[in-house]
Amino acid sequence: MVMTETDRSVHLQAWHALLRAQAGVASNLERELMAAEGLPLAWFEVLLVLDQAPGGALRLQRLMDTVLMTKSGVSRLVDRMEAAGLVARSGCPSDRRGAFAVITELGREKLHRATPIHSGGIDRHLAKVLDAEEAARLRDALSAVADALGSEAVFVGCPGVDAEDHADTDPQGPGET
Amino acid sequence: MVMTETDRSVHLQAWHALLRAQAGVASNLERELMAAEGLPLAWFEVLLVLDQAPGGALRLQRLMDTVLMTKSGVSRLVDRMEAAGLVARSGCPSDRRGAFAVITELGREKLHRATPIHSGGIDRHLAKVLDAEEAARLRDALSAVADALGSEAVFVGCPGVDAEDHADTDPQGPGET
DNA sequence: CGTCGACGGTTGCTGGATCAACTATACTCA
DNA sequence: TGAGTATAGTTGATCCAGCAACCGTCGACG
Repeated sequence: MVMTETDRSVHLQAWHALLRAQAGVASNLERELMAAEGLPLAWFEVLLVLDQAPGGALRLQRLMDTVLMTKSGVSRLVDRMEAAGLVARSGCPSDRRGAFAVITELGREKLHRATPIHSGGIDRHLAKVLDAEEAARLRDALSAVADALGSEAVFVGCPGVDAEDHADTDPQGPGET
Repeated sequence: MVMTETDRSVHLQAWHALLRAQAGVASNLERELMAAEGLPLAWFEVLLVLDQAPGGALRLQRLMDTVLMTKSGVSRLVDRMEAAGLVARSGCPSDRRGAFAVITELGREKLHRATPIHSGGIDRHLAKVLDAEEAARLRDALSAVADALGSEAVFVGCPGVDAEDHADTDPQGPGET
């Protein structure tokens, strides 16, 4: 595949469009969620994946990937959410180094109240502009980019994150002693 | 246009892919630029647009849009880059409130050394995965999303940014007194 | 000409994310 | 079993961006 001058600028333009779209949508989403529920976008994402996870629990390690933060970032994020009562920490019996974040009932309520806001935002910012087919192409292109990244370079600052199956045992009940 | 359940999840998937791709590419680019030239990605972007601007100068106001930061963020960013000698501040004669950021010779050198790193990153992370046509479609879709945003909501926290032509006079030479 | 609202930038403060160093546990291999 | 290494998570220090309040300037209007 030959690489012309125009090609390069197209990719550069795509990159800058990517930055603009991400920043714009994220800040709008954040603002909407904050205004409606006092919920930062990152918190919403955490609640979302925890809610879908079996038992509403996920290892912090796993959260790292989905929230796209370093482990210290995730640790403190869970701190704050725990202080807010939306999640709880729970030790992992099979690996005593590990910790689960478990969504609480309050967390689920918050998530359910916030979901329509979030979906509405996605609708307004994406679905209004791209039909299903375009969105699918967008998703595929971006996933290809994101996936290609992992294979040849590190992700968000954490070397070699590609383990796929952690057969952790269930977290022990959120009961704190 | 009817909106099915699948449609929504496609858009949601697209959004998450967008987040992953942005975070991944940005952090790789940042790491590469840092390793090679000790240059943060944001600095590179600033140098890039300043270099292209007539006279190598741009109002901070303008910089706001291109680096996607608030005015205080830009102000301090320029502070740091000024301290590093890569840009200089210069008053605007036609509007004495305003300030130009002007790229210095050192800034241009830095930019020219860093450009191949950046281009290489774009090549490796985008061009390797998407051909020119796909990249163009990606750019168009993302631009559409980003542009639609501005029309109905605020951008990065700054209400009503849509002025298009600022016919500012040239900055007075970087001479400080 | 004087006042008033809007605008461009700067600055104190705060929140939040990263890095690096550390602890504790798990795994590997002799 | 014991040593050495890798992994999960926490913590202290630092950096950086946003918010809000502020200052100086501009422009409009009486």
